Amino acid sequence: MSAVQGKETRAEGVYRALRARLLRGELAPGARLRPGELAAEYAVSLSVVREAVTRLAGQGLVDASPQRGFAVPALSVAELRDLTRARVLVETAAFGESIARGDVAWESRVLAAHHTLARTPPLTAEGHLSEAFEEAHQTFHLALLDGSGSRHLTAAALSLRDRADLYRHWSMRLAPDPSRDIAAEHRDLADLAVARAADPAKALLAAHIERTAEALAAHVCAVT
Amino acid sequence: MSAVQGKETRAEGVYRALRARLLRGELAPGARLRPGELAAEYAVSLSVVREAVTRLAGQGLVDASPQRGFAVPALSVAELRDLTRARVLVETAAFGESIARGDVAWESRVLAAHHTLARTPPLTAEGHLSEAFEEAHQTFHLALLDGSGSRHLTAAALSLRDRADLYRHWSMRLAPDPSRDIAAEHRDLADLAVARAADPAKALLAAHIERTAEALAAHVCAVT
DNA sequence: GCGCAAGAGAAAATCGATTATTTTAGTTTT
DNA sequence: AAAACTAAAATAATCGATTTTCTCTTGCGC
Repeated sequence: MSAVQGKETRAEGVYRALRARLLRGELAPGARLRPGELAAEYAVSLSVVREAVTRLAGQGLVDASPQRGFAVPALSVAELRDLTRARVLVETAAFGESIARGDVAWESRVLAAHHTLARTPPLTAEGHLSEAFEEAHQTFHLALLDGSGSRHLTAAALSLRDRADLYRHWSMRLAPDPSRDIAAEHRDLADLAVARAADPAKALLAAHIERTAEALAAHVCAVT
Repeated sequence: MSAVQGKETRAEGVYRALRARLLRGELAPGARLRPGELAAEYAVSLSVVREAVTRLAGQGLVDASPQRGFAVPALSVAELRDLTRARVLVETAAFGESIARGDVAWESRVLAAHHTLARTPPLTAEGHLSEAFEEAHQTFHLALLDGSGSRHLTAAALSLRDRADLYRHWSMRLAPDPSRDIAAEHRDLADLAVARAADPAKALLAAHIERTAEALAAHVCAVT
């Protein structure tokens, strides 16, 4: 898109920064987001923090309760299951639409995104999640969904995906499942998409989503 | 639910008031929402208005562009089609889940909501849309979807539905289609839901959504 | 006459301070 | 010792004013 907007508003900046931290799992679930602290941290006034946080709350990435402030959403197995169910339905629908209606440019985006993903190592030398991999992964999954030509459908899917990201990072941090060949799953997703094999593609995407959720749920249950 | 929160924050009040006006079609599409005006109108400060409007923007009910303020979203046939497609997919998915997993309480809610809807006249004596009918209609459609047990799925469907409401009011105001028996469609939806006839139910819901959209699209094309 | 630039005015964004509410800590009472 | 009340501190919500950015107008040069 055109980056015509040379300047970014401060509220916008804080919004994006906070959002990134949230999705990256840097903020502990349940932790309070004190406007005072954040204002000091980002060197802005309360108003801009409040605007940023309100926006995040509107998208469900932050919990807000009147007179009681804001907090990072607490994670729960029940919500994870709920969310997973919603994601499977909405993402497979979007994926199906993309397969049915996506054009050649969409196929190209899928292949390009997959290539980048496949060539990006998931872990850094120190064993942490790689920033680059995160982005490539995000981009790949977005590519799978955005061929439908419906902005609203894509947005709905992405919104759920963002919320799920609050979990996914903890999942990968806590329960890296060695028995899963995630790279193969991604490869197959790309292949089936380009082959326009709607039903197998949707089934695989559903399984892909559910597996990650199950891994985390199992882990949390074991810990708790 | 418990109305423990005796007091509502001002931002909350303005948010709800604005949202209601938006969904009721009181504000012309494309009209700017000037914080100054609104602040005067609701007798609150800019900050409060800004927070309310930002929240609406986060939900897609208001357009926001940096340094340029907020506006009621402009309607377009292209967006209507896009939105309709997304709604058909997400709402039928939610409806299907409700039919598959809804309990007896859900069936009861559907029947109760339908009864209320059927007994509420759509138009007032003066021929305007009845406030009560609007609410009953909203409640009925919500009832159809909320048996899935997935808060997120319901929320996704409702979010799209809200956005579509920006159109629906104009549709009914401009193009009341006398050839449609909407009451019958609602009755059949309720019947099929309770009968757990998933496929016919989903098909009917899809048609129900599409018909309204087509009526408006046709009308707009004719006018433009 | 047309296009462009400077400036006045309007509107958005931001700030710092004030007010209201909740939470916490301490104290008293049973 | 536990419960309940009270006062103090912390935090959320709101305000009014200031600063920044955009927009529209007016005047100037081509």
